[in-house]
Amino acid sequence: MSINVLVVDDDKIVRDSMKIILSMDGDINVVGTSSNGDEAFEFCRHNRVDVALMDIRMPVCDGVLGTKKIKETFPSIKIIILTTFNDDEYIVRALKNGASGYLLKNISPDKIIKDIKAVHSGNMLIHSDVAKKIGELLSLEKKDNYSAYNLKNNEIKIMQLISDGYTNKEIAGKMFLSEGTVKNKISDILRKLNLRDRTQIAIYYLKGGKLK
Amino acid sequence: MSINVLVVDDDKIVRDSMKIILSMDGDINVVGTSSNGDEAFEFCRHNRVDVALMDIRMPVCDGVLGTKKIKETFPSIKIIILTTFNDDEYIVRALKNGASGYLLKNISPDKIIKDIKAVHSGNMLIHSDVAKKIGELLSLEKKDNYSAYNLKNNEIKIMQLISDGYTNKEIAGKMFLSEGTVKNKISDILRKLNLRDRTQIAIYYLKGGKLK
DNA sequence: TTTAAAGAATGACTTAAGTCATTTAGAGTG
DNA sequence: CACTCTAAATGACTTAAGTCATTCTTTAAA
Repeated sequence: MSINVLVVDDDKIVRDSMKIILSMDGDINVVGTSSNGDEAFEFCRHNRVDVALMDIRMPVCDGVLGTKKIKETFPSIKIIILTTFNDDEYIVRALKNGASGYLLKNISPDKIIKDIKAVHSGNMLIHSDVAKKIGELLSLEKKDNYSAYNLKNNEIKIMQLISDGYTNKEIAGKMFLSEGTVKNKISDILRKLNLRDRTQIAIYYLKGGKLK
Repeated sequence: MSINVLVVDDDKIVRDSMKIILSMDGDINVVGTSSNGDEAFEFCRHNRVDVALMDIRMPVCDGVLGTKKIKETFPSIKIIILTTFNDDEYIVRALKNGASGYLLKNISPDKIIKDIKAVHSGNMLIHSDVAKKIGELLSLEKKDNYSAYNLKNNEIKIMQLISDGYTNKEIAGKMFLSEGTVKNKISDILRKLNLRDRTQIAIYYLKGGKLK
């Protein structure tokens, strides 16, 4: 029971070399190659594919969209996104669409083979560089970010409470301060972060301390 | 160059059986066992550990906290969270703390061994069931949720703009409405969602339409 | 035609938010 | 002791937010 692999990349050299590399392993059977997401989807409709190795930047139909199409119709096909880029946007979108792996191209042949097998056995596999990004995307390192704006613990506490939806009076009650002091502190926060009002503070905070 | 593995679980039976299972593989060397996160941290300070298999629910110091402690002092040690539970809260917290893998306990011995090797080689590995959760956490079908409250497209659009930090006047300009109308519509939204003010709307929206 | 129903607008009103100058009190430093 | 820094508070003020009753359409239904 070998693993049927489809290679999807707009670059013919990559397609061919990938095919050669993967064919070195007895368990892997490269059943075809496609040059964009649409072709890959068509191929899947007419052939049995277990794992698709998918480039992300391709003309006509990119890897994200290709993943979506294939996954919608053939949820059992595992998709590994394979790219030279390390782009936040792509990671999230591809994972949302059901990609099972996210590997960088500069990886050794035997590692790719191992990874294909891991994904085929049902796991989700993410390259360590990419994994770091995901950690960040799951909102991380808030404190470092805040300290860059010289925010005090007190002020961060107020940001949290604003982001929980409390009024100034409620915040004052919880922190044993007067309402006026809370207002003043909010003014300080707004100045430091260059924001306009409490709603923007909540947005800023909930998005993990990243502006814009 | 075998992989030095530490098994962390409060249940002695799990510890022992895991040790036996892992020792069947020539590349894996179980160097020790601990019964909670603190013990594991202490063990890491005195022994060379490559990979720690960590249960999540343990007395004294649970797996999430254990991961944090170990990762802070020994970032090169890979940690695999191993649990019978499939809990959103834990997943995110453990990943934030730097866990490299998240596996469910009902997994075959040879698969655990494979996974340990995959993690040791630098990848992040997530069990497919857990991966689904992450996908949900990253995306979240907002629209279904909103329709439950009879929100109109217009009102959802206003929610979006509030959550981008705009004032009523700016929203009015973007939607070609008067400021008064925007105010009225916000009152409608607040009534439907049982919220108090625009900040709570933004919080509600940014958290994916989940109240509480 | 009458009658609703829904979208947008207006004006008057109340209140929470945010700004700012100023004051007070404690803690540390020279 | 005088000096400085900081945290907290106050009061007066401006403005954005939110509520509500009412009006004016337009569209659709009876």
